[in-house]
Amino acid sequence: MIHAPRGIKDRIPPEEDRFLALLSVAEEHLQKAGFKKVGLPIFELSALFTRSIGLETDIVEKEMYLFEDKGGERFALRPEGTASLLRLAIQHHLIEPARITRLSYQGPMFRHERPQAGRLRQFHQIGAEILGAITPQDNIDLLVVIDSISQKLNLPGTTLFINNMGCARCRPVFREALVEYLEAHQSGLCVTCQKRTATNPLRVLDCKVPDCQPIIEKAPSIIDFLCETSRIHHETVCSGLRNLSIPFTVNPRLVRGLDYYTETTFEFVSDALGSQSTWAAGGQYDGLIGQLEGPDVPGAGFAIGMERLSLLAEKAGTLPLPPDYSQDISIIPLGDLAVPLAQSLLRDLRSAGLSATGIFGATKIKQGFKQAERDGSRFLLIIGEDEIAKKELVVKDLLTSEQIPFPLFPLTSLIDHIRSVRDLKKVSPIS
RNA sequence: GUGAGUGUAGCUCAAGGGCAGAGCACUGGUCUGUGGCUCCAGGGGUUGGGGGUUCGAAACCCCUCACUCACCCCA
Repeated sequence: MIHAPRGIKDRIPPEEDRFLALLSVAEEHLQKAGFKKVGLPIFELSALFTRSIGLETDIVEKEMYLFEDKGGERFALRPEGTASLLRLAIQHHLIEPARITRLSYQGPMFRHERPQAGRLRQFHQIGAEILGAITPQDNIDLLVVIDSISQKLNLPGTTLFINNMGCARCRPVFREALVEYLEAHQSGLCVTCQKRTATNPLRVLDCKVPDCQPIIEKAPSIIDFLCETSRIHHETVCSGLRNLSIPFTVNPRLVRGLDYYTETTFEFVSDALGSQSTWAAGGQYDGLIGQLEGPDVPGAGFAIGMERLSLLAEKAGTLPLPPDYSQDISIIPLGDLAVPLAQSLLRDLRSAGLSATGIFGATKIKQGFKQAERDGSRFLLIIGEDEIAKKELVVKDLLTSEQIPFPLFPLTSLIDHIRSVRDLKKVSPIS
């Protein structure tokens, strides 16, 4: 048997409906904050990601799904949405340097990692980006949007971590100081950290190897190196959050795993998720748009991991309800004459706004009843020779066992009857 | 990429070298074109796959695949 590829989660009923319902909760919050949706391609030229995410990151180094097409061009399944969205925004001239543009996306992302709780090879993100003349307040607004989703779903055990990674002026100064410090303590660091001292020193701050911890703890802190502008940026974000009563923790060692971040970065972490605890993250990126040959303006954005959000909402018992698939009526045709009549009835009932299923394969009446129950039908219509001869439809109410005859033409009285019963059910859903 | 644990019927799980089982689900009968409940019966399995040890393997050994969790990394 051919099975799904590793790290892929099939969503079978009613999972997919719950998933889509949760997705639209998130989409509503983004829409209310003015983010317009864009449709991003599933794959891009691989150069887009190597240039934006950074060559020394794990995502680019070992997690991308790469392939060549028949023309020999090199592509990658998108491992994240920001690069792709910026490419789209630049290509279609959606960025106006003096103004701001708000865009959002949603869809599957792909990374070749070992699957784990909350980590899949195909996973779903919803994200939003603010591009152009952005301010610290726009960073706050991003956090407000995520926080509102968190509030709405009553997500358990969530902490917001904030950091400021500095800007083009102060980050290099910090980087230099950090490298100097790390080089002085090389012998105490793990092999990866020794390598990263040269390639990507900020990532050392993220290391979890116990032996590295005492060294990392005493390492210079980015917050102390912030220039005047970045310091004000940072303080503005912090005081803004305090004004809004959004609790947060400043974590100077929060270094996002993508190289493009500057200034404010953040992570929403939950202790209810297990090892993969970050369910939303993002930050500002000053140089990225220019780096991708767009206007030299900053942007800021975030992404939410839908599977992780779903796990949390499930724990909180706040997963939105899937739609009701129960049918208003099922039709069992008996005999060849009844089949075409059943088919046209189905069409007429559906166009009248009712839900209706045909049960065509039943060789015995009892099978038909069982199928109608499985379909959740309130009414059942059995059409045989008698009914056709008398031009009469006998409708059975499966709840009350009551049987009521209706004329075949016109159908209006039957439709009205079903509607009245259905609307009654909607008014008082106790059954 | 590394490590640990787990793979038995559609689902949840028993059997720990000697006949592969239960509950739920499914099918049929009880009940001829009128269901749900009851009772009765039935179909279903190369025990993830391959190899080995053994008179005999679901069980023990090796390889492999998958799942789960952790490392790592990230949403």
